[in-house]
Amino acid sequence: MDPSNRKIRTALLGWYDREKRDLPWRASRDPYRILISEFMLQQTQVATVIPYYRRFLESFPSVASLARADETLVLKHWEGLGYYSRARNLLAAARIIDKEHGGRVPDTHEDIVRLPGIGRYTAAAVLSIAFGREVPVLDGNVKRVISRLLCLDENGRTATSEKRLWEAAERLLSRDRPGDFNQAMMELGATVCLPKSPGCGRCPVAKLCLAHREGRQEEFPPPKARVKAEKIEVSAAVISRNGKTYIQKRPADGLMGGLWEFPGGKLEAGESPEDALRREILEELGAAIEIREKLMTLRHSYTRFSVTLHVYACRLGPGRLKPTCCEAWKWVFVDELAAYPFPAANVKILKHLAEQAALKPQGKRAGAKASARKKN
DNA sequence: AACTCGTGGAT
DNA sequence: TATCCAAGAGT
Repeated sequence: MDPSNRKIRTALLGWYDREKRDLPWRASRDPYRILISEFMLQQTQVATVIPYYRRFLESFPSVASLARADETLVLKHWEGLGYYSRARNLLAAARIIDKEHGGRVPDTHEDIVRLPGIGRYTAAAVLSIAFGREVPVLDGNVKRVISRLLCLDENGRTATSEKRLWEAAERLLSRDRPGDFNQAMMELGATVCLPKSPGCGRCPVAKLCLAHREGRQEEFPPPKARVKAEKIEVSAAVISRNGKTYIQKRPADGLMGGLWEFPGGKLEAGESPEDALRREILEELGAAIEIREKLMTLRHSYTRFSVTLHVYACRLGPGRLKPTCCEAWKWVFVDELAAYPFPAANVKILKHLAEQAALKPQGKRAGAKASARKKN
C-alpha cells in the first residue's frame, strides 16, 4: 500500500498504454504464442527475436504441430539465435504439454515451472501476460529499473541480491494489470532506462526515481565482474568427395548441441593452421586429408572466445572413415546443406560456399554434378 | 554458488 | 576494435 509504489504503477502503465511497441507476440494472448516468445527472448534482444518468432509460428502454429516436429527442423528454425538448449527444451515442453496437459499451456506456477527450459522468470512471464496472474517478473531490465528506482545496491549476482530484487518486484507489481505492468517494466529498461546514459528526460517515472533524484542513476546497478574473451585460432575442413561434402552432428548436450558442423579443431601452440587441420581430422575421422586450397579466414565471437577460423577445401586420402567424436556424420550434396542446422560460424562458411558456387558453377570439384543441381 | 551456454545490438 | 549485456535456465 506504499503510495509511491502506487504512483509508479500509474505512471508506468500510462506510459505503456501510450508508447508500447507493436511487437508480434502482442497481437494475441494465445498462451502458446506467449510461451514461444518468452523462450526466444531469454537473453536475447527483441529486434533479434522478431524474424525468428514469425518464421517459427508459421511452421509451428500450435502446440500439437510443434509436438510432432523433428528436432532437426526445430533447431533449423533456431539457427543463429544461440543457446540451442532452449530449442530442445521448448520441443520437449511442447510434447509434455501435448501429452499431459491436453495441448493447453498450464496456467499454474507448479505445472508450468516443471516444464524443461522454464524457470521462475519464464513461468511468471507466461502466467502474468497470458493468464493475468499476479506474479512479478525479474529479468535484466527489471533488475536495473528497480535498482535505480529504489537506489538498491543490487545487481542480482548473489542469491541474496536476487531475493531482494524479487521482493521489490513483488511490492511494485500492479495487481490490476500484472501482465502489462511486467511488460512495461521490461520495456522501460529496454528503451529508456538503458545500462549506459539512461534517458531520464523521457522517463515516465523519473520524478519517482530515487537514483535520479540524487543524480546517481549511472551508479546503479553495480557492475558485474566479467572475464574477457580468450583469443584462439581454429581450422575447419570442407571435405569433398564425389560432389558431396562431409558434415558431422555435435553431441546433444553441451556447446551447440544437436547442430551439424564442418570438422576441425583448435591450433596448438606454434602449430600452423594446416598442420592443426591434418592432425584434428586424423584424430576425429581416423583419416588423412589432402588440403587443396584456403577458402577463407573469418572471425567469430563467443562469450568466452574470440575465434579466428581458417577454412580449407580438402579431399580425403585413401582408407575408410571412422569418425569418433560425433553423434552422427553424413556426406551431403551442397544444395542439401541448407536443410541442416549449423552454428553461426559455420553458416558463414555455407554462405561463402554458395557464393563461390554461383560465381564459378564449373568449379574444380570432382564429380561436377554439383553444377547441375545448383539452385540458389 | 559458480559455471556453462551463442549471438548480435549498441556504443 | 573492444566492451557490455540482452524479456535466463540448468547443473
